[in-house]
Amino acid sequence: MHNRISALLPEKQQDLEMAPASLVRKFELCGILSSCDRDMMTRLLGPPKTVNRHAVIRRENDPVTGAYLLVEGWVSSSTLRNDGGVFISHFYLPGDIVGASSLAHCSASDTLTALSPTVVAPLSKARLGDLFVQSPRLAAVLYLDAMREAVAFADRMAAVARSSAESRVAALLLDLFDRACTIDAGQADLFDFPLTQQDIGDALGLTSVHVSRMMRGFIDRAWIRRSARAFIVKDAAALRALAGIPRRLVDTGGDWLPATR
Amino acid sequence: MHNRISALLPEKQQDLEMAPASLVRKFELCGILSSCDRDMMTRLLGPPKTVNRHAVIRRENDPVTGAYLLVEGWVSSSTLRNDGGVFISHFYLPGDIVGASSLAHCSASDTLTALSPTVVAPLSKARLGDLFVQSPRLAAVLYLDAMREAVAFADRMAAVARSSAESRVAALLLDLFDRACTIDAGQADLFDFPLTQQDIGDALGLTSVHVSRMMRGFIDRAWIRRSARAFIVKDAAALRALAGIPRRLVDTGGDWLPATR
DNA sequence: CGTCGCCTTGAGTTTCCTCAAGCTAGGTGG
DNA sequence: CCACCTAGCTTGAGGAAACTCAAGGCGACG
Repeated sequence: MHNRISALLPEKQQDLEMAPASLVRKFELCGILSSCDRDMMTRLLGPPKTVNRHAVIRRENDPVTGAYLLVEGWVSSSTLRNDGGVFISHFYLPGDIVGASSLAHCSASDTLTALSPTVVAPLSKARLGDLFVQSPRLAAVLYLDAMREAVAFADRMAAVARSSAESRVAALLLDLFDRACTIDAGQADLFDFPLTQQDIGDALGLTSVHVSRMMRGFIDRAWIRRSARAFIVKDAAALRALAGIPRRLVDTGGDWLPATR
Repeated sequence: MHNRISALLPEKQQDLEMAPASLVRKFELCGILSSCDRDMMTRLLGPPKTVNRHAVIRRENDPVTGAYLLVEGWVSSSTLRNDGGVFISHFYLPGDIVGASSLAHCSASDTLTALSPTVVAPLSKARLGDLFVQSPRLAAVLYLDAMREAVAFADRMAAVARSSAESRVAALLLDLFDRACTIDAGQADLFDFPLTQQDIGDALGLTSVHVSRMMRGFIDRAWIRRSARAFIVKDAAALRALAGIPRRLVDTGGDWLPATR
């Protein structure tokens, strides 16, 4: 089961030249940030690295050198369970901060795996320390972003704990769909989707067999359609009604945040 | 089901005189903090409030005025599900920061309920902003503490998603036991335990009926013993083996953190 | 001494799991 | 260009974990 994650391609780590500002373009909550804040953030990031599909960016129990800004591609954060299975705690999309949750511990709590060809920009512990000193505002936004993510995670947990397999799958698909749309606002209802049904099951506490049945149900009802590595949402409203997840409005005011220096 | 939470005692909000430093005494990761940092933290906190058992500190969808430091007592963070049920996302013990996850949103994502007679000290948004400016080190520790909590939450999620009801209950009991011990290091294996089996079920995605059966199993095997509002852990090792949760070491080095000003 | 909140126990049911086999599409080597 | 190979998806049948409903007990507190 877990050789899917442990049998790995060699990591290709090649530096990229990239317009620095674009690195942070999609950073969540970045609407609150001035271009000055973003430049600061960009300066603190290390050189971007490309990572092949299925390659591991950082393995569970590795020493923690810092976090990463995900620039391109999808990444999963997973833990090995003592029954040999895998639990996927998060899927990250471009603009997300990846791997920060391990910062408080001696060794990494989760394995970061590229689900598609990926680019990440490292944010070392030392630079993170600098960030807190040099830009209280940016630090506060980082904190807020972590709080927003905690709420989203709690919503998923509530779904896993309390709702049917069908609702859970619908909720996850919608969550990813909405996030992908936020990033590529221009795209139609078709979106890239590198997850396998096994991945979905590992995130929702379901077997891939059962995920397959649920998704087949959606396809038969023409709520979604699938092609290789992508799919099309035909009836988001129906999915949303089934998922029953609360709509959360992010506070874009932030008048209490420290001013840009 | 949810009248347990919605039928409320009137809130008694009376200021307390209290040695300020003791407020922060139990703050997680506070080993990293100097007494100067702690004084700073204490200055930023509002006057402590007492809250009766079962009273609501802040309700879901209320406007968010800030977070709280839990000084005394236990607090739950819960959300109402659209099937009428309740999901409890966190149990907080003295020293925990409570309600911070709602900071990024326009209205509170969860209801904070006192599970026992409780004292909380408010940390308003404005003071939180000051904190990021005046003490980068304290801000970073706050961030780290949030990361630590995120890992603990992910561990619980993995348990809910993937392990048996028995393991889940064992894991939750142990988690609370360990945390209670950390706070009151002196106490024996008996500890105050204000949760009902309904609460445990609401946190783990189980019915109270099933929680009862699982706990009966533990009692019959003499792993735990129960008295009113408290219980005794007789065989922590057996529970731990069953729970199968990873041991996480908090990094108390923190040499990359900003220095105290 | 009655009430109320909480726990217990039983019986029948549902949801999801396990195991097992087969299918499909895309990639690869001959 | 075809034949095979593999990863991932599908479908069925049987079983187990946890749920629902229901009734009763027990202890704390007014």
